[in-house]
Amino acid sequence: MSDPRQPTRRQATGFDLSQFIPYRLAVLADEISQTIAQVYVDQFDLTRHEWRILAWLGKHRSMPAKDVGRNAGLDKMQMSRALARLEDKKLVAVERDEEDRRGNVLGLTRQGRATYDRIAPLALAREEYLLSALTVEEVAALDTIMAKLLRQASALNDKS
Amino acid sequence: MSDPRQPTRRQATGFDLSQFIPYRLAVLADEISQTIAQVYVDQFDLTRHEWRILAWLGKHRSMPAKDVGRNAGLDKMQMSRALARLEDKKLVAVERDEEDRRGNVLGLTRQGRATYDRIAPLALAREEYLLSALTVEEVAALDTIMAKLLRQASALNDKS
DNA sequence: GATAATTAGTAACATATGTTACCATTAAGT
DNA sequence: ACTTAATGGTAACATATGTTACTAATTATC
Repeated sequence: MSDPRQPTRRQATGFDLSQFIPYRLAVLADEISQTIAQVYVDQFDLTRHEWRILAWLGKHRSMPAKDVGRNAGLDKMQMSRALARLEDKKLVAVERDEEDRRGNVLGLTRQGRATYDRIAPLALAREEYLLSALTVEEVAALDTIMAKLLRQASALNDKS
Repeated sequence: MSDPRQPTRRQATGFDLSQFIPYRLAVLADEISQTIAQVYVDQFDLTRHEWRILAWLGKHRSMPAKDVGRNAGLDKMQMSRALARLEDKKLVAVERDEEDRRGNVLGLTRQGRATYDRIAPLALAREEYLLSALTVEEVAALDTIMAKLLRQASALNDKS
């Protein structure tokens, strides 16, 4: 255990971008994102946002657009645009919500479900492959670490 | 240890976006990115790309633009645009490289260094705060895990 | 129960980013 | 040495994304 009044090793060596966790995380997330994007972009001509909506609906069936957005990490404008394209491609059905007529209710079309059913296993296989670089313990640690960091970062961001 | 012929727990439960590591990593990286962006965007009016160039030059002094780009994860077009703005703001000096007259050599201006010197400690402090959510062992594990995943993903991406 | 405040969604504009093609310079092939 | 290929960089265009402001519907307040 180190004396908290002393600068840490990291601080002592100054600011090194290549060792900076936020930078490394961004680079890693990008690289991994690309790994999955090779499936839904190259093979199915979907954007990342479109794929996320499809992925959520694939598991959770019909629901209000705002809920999908919240769960897929998309704001209302991103939802609006992605949905317009998904409707064009006839993968998602968008209907006025009769419970709350401001909003929309989303559902997969038959074609949408078929597309989801084809992408999901490929995406999972890629994830499996990526995680196969880790030990079982490391996979478990990653889960914990991501949860803790997300909580910490969110707390910091929500304050302002 | 599980029988590899059996579907894993993850596969057995189908595709769940909220448990999908690439998705969770993207969300996490975004959230953490925002934490740091609050410093360089809100307080110093820099874009992420501009900040990365500044950060690299702050530690490594004068060097060819293409090397900065490679190390900061920016392609040549991203470099070109970010440098135009950094030059405008008089934070970076861009000069024709006399060794190889196709390229540019970059260096921080006095003002650029002053800006870097003000941002770096703030960025490091935020990183410290984020990592303070983890145990010492978890920080070490994170380092290993990120390295392994990056290698695995890069291998997959470079093939195609 | 009228009025104000909030919410889901979209339009329209500004800005940012990706893409293709090009210029200038250097390196390689013959 | 002359031609071809490769490299660093930028211009110009298309596309994508963020931002502000608006509409329509719902909820809260008095």
